[in-house]
Amino acid sequence: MKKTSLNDIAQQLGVSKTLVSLVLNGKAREHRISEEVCKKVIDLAKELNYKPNQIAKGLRTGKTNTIGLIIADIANPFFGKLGREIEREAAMYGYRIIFCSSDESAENSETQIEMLQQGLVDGFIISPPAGSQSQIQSLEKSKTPYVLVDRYFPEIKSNFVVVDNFKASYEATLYLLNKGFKRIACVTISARLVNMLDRVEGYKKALNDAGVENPDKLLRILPFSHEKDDVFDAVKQLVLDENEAPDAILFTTSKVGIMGLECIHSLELKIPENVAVVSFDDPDAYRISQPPVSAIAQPLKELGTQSVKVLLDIINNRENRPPRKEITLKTNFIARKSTEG
Amino acid sequence: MKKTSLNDIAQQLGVSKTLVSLVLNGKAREHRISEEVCKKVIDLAKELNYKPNQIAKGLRTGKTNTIGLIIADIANPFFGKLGREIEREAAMYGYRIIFCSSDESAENSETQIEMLQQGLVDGFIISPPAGSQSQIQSLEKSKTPYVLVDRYFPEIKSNFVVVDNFKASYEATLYLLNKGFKRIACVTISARLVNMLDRVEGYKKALNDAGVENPDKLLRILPFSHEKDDVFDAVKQLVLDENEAPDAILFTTSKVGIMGLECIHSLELKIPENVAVVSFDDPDAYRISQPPVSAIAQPLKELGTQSVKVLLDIINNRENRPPRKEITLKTNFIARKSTEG
DNA sequence: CTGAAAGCGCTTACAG
DNA sequence: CTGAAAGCGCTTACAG
Repeated sequence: MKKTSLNDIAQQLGVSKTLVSLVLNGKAREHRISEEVCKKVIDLAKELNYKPNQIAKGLRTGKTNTIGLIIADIANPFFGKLGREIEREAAMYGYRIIFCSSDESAENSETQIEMLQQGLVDGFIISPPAGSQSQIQSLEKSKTPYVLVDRYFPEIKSNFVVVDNFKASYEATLYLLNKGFKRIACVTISARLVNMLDRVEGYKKALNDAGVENPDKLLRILPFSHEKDDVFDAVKQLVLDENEAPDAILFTTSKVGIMGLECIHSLELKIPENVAVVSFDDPDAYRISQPPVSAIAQPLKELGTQSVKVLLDIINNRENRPPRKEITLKTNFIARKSTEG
Repeated sequence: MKKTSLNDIAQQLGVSKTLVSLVLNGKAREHRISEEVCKKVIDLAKELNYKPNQIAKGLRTGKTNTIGLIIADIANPFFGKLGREIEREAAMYGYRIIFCSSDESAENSETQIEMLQQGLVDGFIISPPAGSQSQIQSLEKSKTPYVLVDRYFPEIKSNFVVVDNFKASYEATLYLLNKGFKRIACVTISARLVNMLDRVEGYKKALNDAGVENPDKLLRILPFSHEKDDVFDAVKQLVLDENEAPDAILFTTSKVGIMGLECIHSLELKIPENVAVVSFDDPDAYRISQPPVSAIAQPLKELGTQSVKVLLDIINNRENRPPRKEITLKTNFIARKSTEG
């Protein structure tokens, strides 16, 4: 059973494709097509269950109504939830999402962007991996609509939607200090990404401002490709130190935080009695952990909504580009029992 | 800067589009095109950074190299991880993924399927919501390639890839019985979906086989749209019962399980001393929960890999359909401290 | 009020 | 060894 095309309808009715197209696209009025003909076309279209071929339409109009979403990993709850928000917002404007997980590899994201640039999408929402600057610059050069999300490159002028990581980290550390914790560690990953760097800077600044000397002392930077062993080694080394064990730890991602909690539990240490814990992101795990874990929750809904809005604004105004949007949202600190000093 | 097309290359070289297309598609040999011409074409294509327009190609060949993935919610870690596996496997064969979250609504999935059927995808991988039988039947009728995943409709002959939910549930319940638990409850959701029904049946059968009378007594079925309050009410009502409180609970999904754990913790009950817990799925949360939660892990990688393989087999053999594949995979029970009697 | 024609960028019989 | 032509299913100036 072949799908019905415009031509099928036109032929059966003995009219031109033009007319059918016009009617079905709601342009009957402005072309003053008779009510009678309109009705015939619409009725037959319904009867034959006509669905315009979007590929053909796309080829002709140069629009796909599809957004390319490049993120680190759709299986990571942070990106999963972000993807969901983006999907929801995009659907409101008739857009679809093709997603690609880059695994934080610049090589992967390059392949993925190039693939989707072959006429498959109208624009991109990208969470760019470290080292992908040239890809972003090339998007700029080719005037491909795109918006960065979660992170950006300070050296490249881009539209982006991110959170204030520095402030989030600063305030979380301050919270710990105010709760009376003295020896606050930070476990992070070695990413040359502005979001990760800001998280560390905020932590250090808070310690500095509080007069803590040598704020790097309890900072642990894991290899970029951090496996469970890396996290366990770092956390063990910190908490089992005889003289200088921290009384609190800030994890800069939930992936690290979750593994860190596993490690702390495996050592049978008590939270927060032996060591308090606070982490970026707020996965389910933190709510049901015993005790529940204090979290720096990101505004996922807002991140998704805004990035779609910014992107569609660019797509819909390609000739006269809207002014650059650099949107920084606030995080939400959720105090739970893991930091009750 | 307009993108270069086949025509651009052909004109600059003074040859036909045919020739350029042939060369670039690696059909030079079989058409015995001279080495010399080949090289010229390939070099210029590289120089102009030529990328074939996939939309045009798709219109001509009727292939999109895109799979439509309809799931309940990409933000749900189960589907997020499944999506990731599907993406990975599909990419190996040059396929892309457009995903749609149906929110378990048959109305949504219908809209989404119809949208993608407008020439946008070569086939579907679908986790069908309750009540979407007619949609699946219509896919059958139009001979659209598709494969169901996670669940299927017994009354409709389909290709599907699922797990043995009955057996998984039966064995988990048996495990609890063998551990000495006597009063095993089950908290599930009211879904008319075979996967959910099988989980309940397996539970009841195990109780029956063990000679437990009235195996429905500790079964709690939550409303389909189960909110946190619903779960809390059900769990509280169970565990706070003065005479008949269960000594173990089986949760049939991680969404319910996570909320159930929150509730148990909020009541300050001890796991497993007051009540043991086992749950379907194995999100991060269960590993870092204190104590860690025994889980019925699904083979996500296998589910993803197999569903892509089955689908591509159908897509690549449209004229003579391969025999129907009904694949049932085994789950993996992970015993953790939450069930140490 | 309506239609013939061009064209989006490809691929592929067909012809020589 | 290579090219002219048709056609995938649409939209849209242009003409009347």
